[in-house]
Amino acid sequence: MHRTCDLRYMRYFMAVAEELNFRRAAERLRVAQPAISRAIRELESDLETRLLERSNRRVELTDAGQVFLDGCRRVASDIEALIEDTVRARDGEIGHVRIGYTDFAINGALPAVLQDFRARFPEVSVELINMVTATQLDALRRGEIEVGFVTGPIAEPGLEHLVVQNERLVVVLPESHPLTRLPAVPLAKLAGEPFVAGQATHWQHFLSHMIRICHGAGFEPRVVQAAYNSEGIFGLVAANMGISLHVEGTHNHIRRGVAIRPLSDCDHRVPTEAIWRSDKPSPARERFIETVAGWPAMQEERNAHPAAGPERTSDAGH
Amino acid sequence: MHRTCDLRYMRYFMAVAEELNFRRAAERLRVAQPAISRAIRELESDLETRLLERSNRRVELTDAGQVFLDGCRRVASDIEALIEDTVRARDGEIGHVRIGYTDFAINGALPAVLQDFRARFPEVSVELINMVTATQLDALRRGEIEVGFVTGPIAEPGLEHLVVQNERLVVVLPESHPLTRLPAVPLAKLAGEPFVAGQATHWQHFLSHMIRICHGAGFEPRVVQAAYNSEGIFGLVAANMGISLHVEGTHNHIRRGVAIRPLSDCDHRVPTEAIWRSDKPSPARERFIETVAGWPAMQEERNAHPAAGPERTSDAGH
DNA sequence: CAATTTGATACCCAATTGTTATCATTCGTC
DNA sequence: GACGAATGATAACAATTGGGTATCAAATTG
Repeated sequence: MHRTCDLRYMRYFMAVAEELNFRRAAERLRVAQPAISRAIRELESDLETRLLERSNRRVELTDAGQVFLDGCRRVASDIEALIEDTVRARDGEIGHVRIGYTDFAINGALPAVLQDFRARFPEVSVELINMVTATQLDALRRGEIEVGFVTGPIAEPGLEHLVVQNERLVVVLPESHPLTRLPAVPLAKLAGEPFVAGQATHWQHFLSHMIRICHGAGFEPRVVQAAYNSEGIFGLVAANMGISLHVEGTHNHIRRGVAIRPLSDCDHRVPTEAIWRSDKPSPARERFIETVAGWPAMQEERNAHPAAGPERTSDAGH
Repeated sequence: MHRTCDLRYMRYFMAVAEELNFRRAAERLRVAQPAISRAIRELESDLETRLLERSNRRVELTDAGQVFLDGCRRVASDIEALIEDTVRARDGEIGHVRIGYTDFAINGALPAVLQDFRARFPEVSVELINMVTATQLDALRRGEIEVGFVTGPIAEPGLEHLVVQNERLVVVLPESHPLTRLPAVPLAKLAGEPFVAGQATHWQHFLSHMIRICHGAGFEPRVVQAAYNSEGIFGLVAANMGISLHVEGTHNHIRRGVAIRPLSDCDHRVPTEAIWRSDKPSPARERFIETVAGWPAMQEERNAHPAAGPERTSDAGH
């Protein structure tokens, strides 16, 4: 008794209100005419409101019927739009992704990837949050971001990743430093130099790369100053506090008083990886990761450095 | 198979999405839990979209499910509002009335009645259209207005009416006319005077009153000028083209160069009537007519002149 | 490892919805 | 003015849909 406006009945009513004829409405709905009669009667009894004034020869809308008709049309089109939106959300065409990124990522491939993604999926809103690698790993676990762009290599259970850039290291020197005279610097020349580096708790992922290659060249880097981000490191080097190592992508970011030189004898690479949880899949996130994986420049990168190139880990759900 | 989002199922889904627990949702909806399981399954199969990610121990919304939930809430509240509006339309609390009125009506009771009605039914929009009596009768028949305010008496089949004012006649004289010396003018003194009157095709209902009382006083009015509205009549009288008769309500409307005098020996009344079709009832129109009938000032009028006072003709549907 | 909780499934029954047959009334036509 | 056609209403029956009970498998808890 309490159907409180069944959608089927609303559709029946719309047909009758448009045809103003029960028989034609029934034909249009491919249903027998008595079904329509009963539907209208039950609708009217539920609403306790006469919707159609009908003699044996004429059907017309009451004022309340007109109001109800307008509302039915609105509801019907809302539901149509809702179904459409739901399917589009399923396909990741509408939605939201929260993305964490490091300084290395934002100076590398990320801006171009973002531009590509937003052009392809304009109705997915993207929220960008700057965080260091360790914070991103936490945020991923808490579900605060869907994708992180972090300094690799990362191998954690429950997280999948894709290498998006793989950068050589460069030496960051004060402009007046004698080593600036060399076009490329051998690692061994850095032994004994004072180092400016990222603060240990925040920069641990990059520092482990730095320490590893110094050990490879047979010395322990002597860190005399710590900074919290790349800006700080470059500033301290410019102030002659020491030298530093950084990724080559930093050429996007020229700083007065500082000189950049490649390393002549070190092919070590620092990967930046897109990373996400293997559980809690989200369609919009899938589309984003597909865009990351399919981005043309990354394909080249992959071909250029096949060993360390981007590839998905794990195979869950793909 | 093609329920395309039954409202019942949408309500079930909302309950599950809010509880994130099939059993609790079932309790809240006072149905058995398997009914919920099936409803969700059928909804998902209709939409070809997974709405809830559910393991045996945890239920959570997918992205598409979140979009669908938001839409369901919107639709549900729209339908609630729609039912409310439909009932209010049935009761005449929302709607539209188109009202025709004469110069006599707008100088009489109509403004106060309108103000009262709009205060009581602020969500009924009122459309006011100035027309002479004959035009209003036509407009009523064509369904172009719901209520007319016309010069009576009207006795047409299919039309009901209510007298809203019942005015004595007054003489309209040029300021310099000798009769202005009298405080009240006997009808017989007007015999032989040149008359200014409304144009016959538009003013027929008032003219029949005028001619009737002149005949009662034993003369035929000699009309020398015709005007199309009250403004015109007063202007022509002021220009000394002749005298005229008008309703007493015209005191709301003072015109330089014109003097108004009551008739000393004539108690004839010109009724203004609210008039409407007895078929095609409209709730908003009913509320309007009730307001007209119940307006306090009209009650006085009714008591003051019981013989000619306002009363509904016919008894159809009341 | 047993007990409990959760969502899923199978099966049956009740309620809802659809169909066919038929009626009363109205309108147009001859 | 009678007759036929068209219209919406009603009754009885059939089909479909939705709800209830019993039960299961998996996960969690003590």
